Amino acid sequence: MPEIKTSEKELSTVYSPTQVEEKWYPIWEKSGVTKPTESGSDSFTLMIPPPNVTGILHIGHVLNITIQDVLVRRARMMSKSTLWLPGMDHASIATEAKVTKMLKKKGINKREIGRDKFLEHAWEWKDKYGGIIFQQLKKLGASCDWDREKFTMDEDYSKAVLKVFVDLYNDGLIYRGERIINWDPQGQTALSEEEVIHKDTIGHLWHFRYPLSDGSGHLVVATTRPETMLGDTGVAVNPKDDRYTEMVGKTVLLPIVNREIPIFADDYVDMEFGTGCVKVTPAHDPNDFDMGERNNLEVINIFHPDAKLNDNVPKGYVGLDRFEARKKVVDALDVLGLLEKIEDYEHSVGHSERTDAVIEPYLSKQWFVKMKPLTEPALKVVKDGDVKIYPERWVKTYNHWLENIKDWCISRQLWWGHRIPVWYCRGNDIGHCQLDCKNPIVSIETPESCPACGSKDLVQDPDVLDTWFSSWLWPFATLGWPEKTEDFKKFYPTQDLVTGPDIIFFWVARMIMAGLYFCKEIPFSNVYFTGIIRDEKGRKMSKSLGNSPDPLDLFEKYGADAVRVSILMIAPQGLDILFSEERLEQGRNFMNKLWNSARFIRMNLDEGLPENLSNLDDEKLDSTDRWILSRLNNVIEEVDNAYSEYKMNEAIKKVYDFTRADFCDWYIEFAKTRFYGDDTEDRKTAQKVSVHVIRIILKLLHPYSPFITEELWVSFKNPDENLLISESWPEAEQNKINVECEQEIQLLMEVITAVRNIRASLNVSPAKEADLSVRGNSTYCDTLKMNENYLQGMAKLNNIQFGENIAKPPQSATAVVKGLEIFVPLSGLIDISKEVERLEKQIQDMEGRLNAVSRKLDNKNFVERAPENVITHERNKLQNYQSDLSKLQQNLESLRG
RNA sequence: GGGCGGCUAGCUCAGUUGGUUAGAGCGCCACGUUGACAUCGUGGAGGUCACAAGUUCAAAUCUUGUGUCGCCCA
Repeated sequence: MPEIKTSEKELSTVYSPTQVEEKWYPIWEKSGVTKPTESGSDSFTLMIPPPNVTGILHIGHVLNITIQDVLVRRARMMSKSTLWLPGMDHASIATEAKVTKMLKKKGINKREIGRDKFLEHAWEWKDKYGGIIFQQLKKLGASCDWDREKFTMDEDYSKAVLKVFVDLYNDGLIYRGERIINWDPQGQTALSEEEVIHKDTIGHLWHFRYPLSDGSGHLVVATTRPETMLGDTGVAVNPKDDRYTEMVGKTVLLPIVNREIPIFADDYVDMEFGTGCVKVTPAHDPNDFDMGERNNLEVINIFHPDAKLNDNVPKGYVGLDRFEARKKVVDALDVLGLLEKIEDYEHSVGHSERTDAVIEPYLSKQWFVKMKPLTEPALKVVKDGDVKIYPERWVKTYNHWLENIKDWCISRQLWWGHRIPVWYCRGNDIGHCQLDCKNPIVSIETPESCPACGSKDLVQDPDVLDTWFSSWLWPFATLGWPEKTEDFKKFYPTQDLVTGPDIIFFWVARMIMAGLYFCKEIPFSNVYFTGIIRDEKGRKMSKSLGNSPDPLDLFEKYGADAVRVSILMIAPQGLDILFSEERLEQGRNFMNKLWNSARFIRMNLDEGLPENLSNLDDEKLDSTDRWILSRLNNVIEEVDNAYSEYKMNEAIKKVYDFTRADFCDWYIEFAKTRFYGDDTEDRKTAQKVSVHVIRIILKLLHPYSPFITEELWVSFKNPDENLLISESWPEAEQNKINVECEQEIQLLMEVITAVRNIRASLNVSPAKEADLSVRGNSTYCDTLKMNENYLQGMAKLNNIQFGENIAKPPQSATAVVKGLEIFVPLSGLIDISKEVERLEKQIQDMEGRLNAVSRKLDNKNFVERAPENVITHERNKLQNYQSDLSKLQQNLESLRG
């Protein structure tokens, strides 16, 4: 345990977070409190959603990580053996792009240096720049166990990835196939369906005439992609379409190319769309590919991997980029008189999630995971509630995706990542290749020879696996799976997962599938989806818009605690958050308030800390003590309830309101009269209760604002206590909850407010003392009398009279509180016209209430059908309003008279 | 085309199973430097709860429809 310096006696009047926040993280880390404990009956495990190795902290992480830290810190305080495991993924595409670009700047070409050399550079880059985000997370206060940090390309993790590939292959769930996949021409790799972002784009619909080969006329086809016509191998119509019945079986002469291609019938064709004729390019459109298969069409690939035209097109077009080719094709057809018309047309165009390049549907050989068999158990665990999703509405999205799942393309034409553990036998060394050798050799270890023919001439598949194919193993591969490690046994399954709904398919659903398939257990019990942080105009934060503030600047300016608190206060469960810097002020101001209230309490301690804090002696407590303790225990309960529904914003709001309003505005103000009074016993009680309450506030706030609470804890901890981070979470004491006492103090506060109201609206100087008479219910009067000193102090009063029948002082301002008449005599000072105005307003208000209640009670149906307690309640209200109203009216009369 | 979400004070949002004339923060107005805090305090103004119909004794809350903005999927 590092030495903890006690804070100086006088804390500064304005809280400055910088030093405090720098101080504590190293102390936590060194003292080992962020590691799971050996003891602890329950374990609580949470896996960080691995940030990308190229990533830097953005405001979305701040929300996400803060929520996780709040859950983790609370679990730790609840004495659970708590593990928050950090790590990052290798981000094939992003990293490869970054490294390639860096090399290019140095004049190095990736292809020229070759795979091995490139990977050396990539690792070098990773060691140097990767994981900057972790340093930033520490600034945010994220209490991870850094000794267990994982990277998806760590040796053991990689082994898990390869094992999964081999197992799935052996189970018949991985296959290699030639399909139309989503090709990113910029990244030059295949992508999965999920990595394609569809954007509505305004383009055109070009109508072309395709002449019939027999010269008997032409057909008109419509397309959004003219350049693909160079690869057309057919024209399709709907079999039910009478317009074209006679054409089916004929051929057209494809313009420019002069290829004769068949006209055929296929149900896929929508008769209503365009002319009802569809040009068919099997190599460059998934639907066309299917039609091609059904109708035995030729498949002609016209693109190089960089989406430039290859040798399968007429000479003038070879080497053109697809968008240049588009123009040229349209011009050529126009010249030929075959361009019928051009329409504006809005359609959705796929873009690469990573490079933003327009996706090219591309025919190629790739590896796929057969997903259907994995979906059923994943659907079941959510349906049965074994995995709970917050907010619940995401369940529908989850189900919909799983029910309509497509096979997962997992091979990527990249170098950075897990190389596919598959070898092919060429058999050149033994002169020939046997038939069996055409099966790929799938193995975790590098095979020495072909098991079929013994050839040593093997070549490994050049591709790597999708990054998500490693991330979907995150909850268990991080713990050493497939080895049965101690960590795996202790921490799997994990409890909670906190992430954004944008990766529900990429990651969450797949982790559930993987956990169930490989470990036979759910990977986590609760999934919490955060909202998305937007700017004040509701736009997504993005680099290109420049609307994304750097969190480190915000920490600098407001303090990390304040940023955490603010962002959670404005983050309702699962709804998007409109962020603006101004909104951080609430958190900053609150931290300052907390700081000052703690400072004030410290300043007023007689000597050292009061002893026996846990044994608050009921005999000595006064009404305000019992009241604040009752409120405090209510709040503890409310906070726990909020947590149980993952409503972190509600939990922090409860503590905020309690601290500011109940504790600072009322309790501390009440206590001032005792702090400065002569009654030593009473003064000590007030000190003791204040310390007790602030200690619990610090505990309740610790998960939200760890730095400042840890700092203040130094002032209020007992000698045998250590760091707040490992202190116990408060438990509500039911016997401290006291409804009667809360009502009494409520009355006191209302009377004080009423007097203040009178003073303020009559412009009575706050410095000037006034008198007060209170007339009404003797029980209420007694209550007030018992708290007379508070009434006096807080409302700045001199003489106070109570009684059921005391006379109204002449020339007094009045108010009615819970049936009690409040008179503030202000002879000489009172401005009659202002007081009349004030009373008239109150009367109006009261009449409004009275009308509403009367209307209800006059309604026969209400009296007959509403429950008894509701009716009684309304009747009581009616009586009270009537009595209050008549008092107000009398007072108004007497004022006028 | 299918689905989801938002629409409550000038702004940003709370509002639990229907039951006080609907709450907070910021902003606004007035007063205040009273022995923690001006990153503060006290008091106040401000809302036909998007619209329409329905259910009910009773609707911000439940149902249906409409509008509008946003997101996801095809």
